[in-house]
Amino acid sequence: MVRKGIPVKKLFADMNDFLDKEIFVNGWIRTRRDSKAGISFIELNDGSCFKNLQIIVEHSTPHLKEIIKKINTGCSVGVSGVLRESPAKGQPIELDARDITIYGEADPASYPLQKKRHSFEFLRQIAHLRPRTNTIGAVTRVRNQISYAIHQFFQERGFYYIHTPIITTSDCEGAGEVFQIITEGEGENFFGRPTYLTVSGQLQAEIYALALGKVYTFGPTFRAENSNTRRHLSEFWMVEPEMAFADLEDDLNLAQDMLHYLISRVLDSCKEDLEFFRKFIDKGLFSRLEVVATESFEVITYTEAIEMLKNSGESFEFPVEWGEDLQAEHERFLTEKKFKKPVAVIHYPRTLKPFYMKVNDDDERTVAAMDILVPEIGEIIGGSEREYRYDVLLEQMRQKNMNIDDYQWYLDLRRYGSAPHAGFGLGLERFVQFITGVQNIREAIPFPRTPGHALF
RNA sequence: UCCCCGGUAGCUCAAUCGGCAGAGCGGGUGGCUGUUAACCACUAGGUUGCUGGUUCGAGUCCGGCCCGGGGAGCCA
Repeated sequence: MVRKGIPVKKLFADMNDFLDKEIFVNGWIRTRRDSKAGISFIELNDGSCFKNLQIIVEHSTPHLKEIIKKINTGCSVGVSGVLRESPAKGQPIELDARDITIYGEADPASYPLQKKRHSFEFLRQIAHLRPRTNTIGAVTRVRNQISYAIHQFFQERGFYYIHTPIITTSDCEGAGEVFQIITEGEGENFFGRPTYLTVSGQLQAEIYALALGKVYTFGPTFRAENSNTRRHLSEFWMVEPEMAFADLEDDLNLAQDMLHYLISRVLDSCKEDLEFFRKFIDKGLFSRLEVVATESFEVITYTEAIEMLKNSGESFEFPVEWGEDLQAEHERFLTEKKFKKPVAVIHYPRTLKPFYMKVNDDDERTVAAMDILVPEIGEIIGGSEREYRYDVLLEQMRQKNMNIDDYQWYLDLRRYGSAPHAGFGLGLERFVQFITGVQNIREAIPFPRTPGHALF
């Protein structure tokens, strides 16, 4: 049986409980420094937290003097010793090694990770080793905290977690290109009809919202769009809450509460990781997060946004005209220059949005949609009140030339016990990007899939 | 898919007008009385992405291709 180590995180959190006592730790070596006559310093990281544990190895012990020669960056070890206050600056505690077990060596001549900064492009090529770096380790812990907090947020508010299908038969009109399911033997006929990887769980979530009241899905989604940018993935995770008996205002409030909650939780729980991002990736990280965690969003209508852009005095590459979609440059102006905080743009022209969005009562040209835009990333949440009136929905589907037969089940929800309902979608990786400041979304997911790239 | 930039040692990058391909880090060896990406000395390490062309001579100029990055579109 493998001897269990005390997590480094626990050693730092409760150091007084362990001082001057014999303890055991497991982990991977980050660096080794040999120093003047007979002492080596090794930095051990076990992934439990950002910090390394400094281990002191006295060469006066013949046994250790032999072992230390094999200890290089990347190797895995178990160390027993006495935890002491560190006499030197840089760390409060250190482990005075009595014995070291090497589980797995790492040949320094070929081990790709060095004790220095690597480019993210290089690390992506060794995606199986990059979680051992400071940055990817920290991103992974933050992503975990966000995922956990998402469940907590919705569970605390009475939402039920539902699992919507990965394999679907609808292509959720307007959500981009789809991957089709083909089997080696049956071709596309395995299910007796064409099937696709889901682009969104929303339509199925609506089914359960109109039965359980408040639900959310949280899972992978797939887009076959040939878009190669630092903000797009072919496989990404989405959180999609759906509420019955709710309108656009409820939807906005939920989205705002959620963002406040998630950011606050990460600020509380991942201080060291965030401090690393502030230091090496984004100097303004904390002020940016504080703004989103505490302030209410600026809410403006699409029509107001168009007016603001027209009167801004800015020269835009793309035209600003009512009925035209907001371009990235327009969104950036609103979030980064005009308001300098998240902006919710509501009531878009119905021609720009999918069939399921509710047509506004007071202005039939627009739908009860919302896009929440944040600085740097752009759209992070998209949502709407859903059209719950059978006749209006049917008319919308006809106008968009949809195959009505494929959506009888969806229309049934409006035929039997329909109710006002609303929901939104949050792209998890974009949110991770926003929180950590990593420039490329490929650093926000462990195994990024993009056009032409699928490792492992 | 379009536009722009790039590809030189294991990594990060230099190489002036077309004229002997270099440095730091990493590796190896040796040194150094507690180091903080330790430090000092020595040392090994190259098909300059591939391909065709121009030239006495190409890392450098031209064509084609491959790969990477940034921006745009599409979207979350």
